Amino acid sequence: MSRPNDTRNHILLTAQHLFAHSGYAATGVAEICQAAGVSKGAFYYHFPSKQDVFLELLNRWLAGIETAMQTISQQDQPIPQIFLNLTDMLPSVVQSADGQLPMFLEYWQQASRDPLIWQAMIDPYRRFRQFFTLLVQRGVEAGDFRPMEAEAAGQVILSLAVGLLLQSLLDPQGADWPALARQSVGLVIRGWERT
Amino acid sequence: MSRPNDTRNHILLTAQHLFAHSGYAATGVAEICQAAGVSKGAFYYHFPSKQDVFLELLNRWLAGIETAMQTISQQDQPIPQIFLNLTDMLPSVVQSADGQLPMFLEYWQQASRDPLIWQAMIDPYRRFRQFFTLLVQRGVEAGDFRPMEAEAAGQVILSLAVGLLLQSLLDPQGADWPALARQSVGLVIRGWERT
DNA sequence: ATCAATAAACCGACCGGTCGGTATGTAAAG
DNA sequence: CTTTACATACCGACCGGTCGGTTTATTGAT
Repeated sequence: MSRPNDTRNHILLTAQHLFAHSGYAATGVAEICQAAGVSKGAFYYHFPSKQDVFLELLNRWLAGIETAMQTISQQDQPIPQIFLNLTDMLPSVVQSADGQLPMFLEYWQQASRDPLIWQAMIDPYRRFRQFFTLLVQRGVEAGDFRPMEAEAAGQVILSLAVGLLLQSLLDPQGADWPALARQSVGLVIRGWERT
Repeated sequence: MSRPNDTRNHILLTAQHLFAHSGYAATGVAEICQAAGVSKGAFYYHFPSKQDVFLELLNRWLAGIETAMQTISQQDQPIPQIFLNLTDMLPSVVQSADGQLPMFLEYWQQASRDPLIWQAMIDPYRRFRQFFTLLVQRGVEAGDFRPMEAEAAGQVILSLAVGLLLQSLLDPQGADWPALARQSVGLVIRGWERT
């Protein structure tokens, strides 16, 4: 039972909450420390900088998504069903804890400006795109989908996911987003199925 | 020729550039003033606060998109073609000037946190959704699309647009985004067309 | 078992600098 | 003389990060 590691994780989780609530720039290190019940010294003992905390949060998040997607895609089910299953886990994967969905936007924004964050995000992102493309290909080969440009189709699915996530962030109460996601993906998939 | 109005617009444009480049939080008022060749006094003469500048930028942007979409949708063409035309103008509409695409993310992020910004964004956003839904309905009634849940379909189109925008922001060089958008929308639309 | 020695973990005052915003002054226009 | 359209100087709050010092845990010799 290592207390230092507990402190580290506690800082990480607290920072995640505050970043999600107020944004990266608007959240001060002092604020994180106070909320975590830890001194500034402890913070800088465990992390070289505020950005470093953010980076670790991002890496953990991306790794979590990747493993979840891998797990689901290895189910022995028809491809269209796998797409629906992936859609169902979309909300839960993006928010590892409650209310963590805003971090999605925070990650994206930082990535589009900070080269370090960008570098951490771009490779997993490209793997996601590749992942969806491969799923579509498998679907075409299995005869579930009609022949089509798999790369564009994978792009469509990814865009759909990203777009839904972003909208649910803007207007969480405006719709039943998990249900809407399922319906949307279903509508696209049905248009692709062999008739 | 009103010089004060020129100054106002100049401040607005300069702020837009800087916000797009470095983000809202990271761009200081002093920085805007210096880049615009104007004193802080001039800035606060024309605007009550930094946030107010942002808000006006947002309103202009939304109004621009709305009129552009209205114009295109009134073309006398089959609905599927109108969707493709809308897709083609997507890149140009989102960036009123060069390099202004990052403002999209900036607007979204602020809207998801600041109630004032949110209020300015949510109504136009809902109109956009309604707009796409109506287009789909027109398409179904005209016999271009097979019967379908128009609301979900409209949601799909909007999600696709938002998702593509966000991705093009993350990896501008990673793909030919206008072409990819056209291909993606085409792929979805084709799946909905009457066969 | 005890205790000195060392390292790890942590504290909080403090630093230079930057922030959004304000107060005051002023030159030109009407 | 008043109003408009600015410019300049300045304010207190806050920022990320540092630093000298203190507490706690671990180790090794006795």
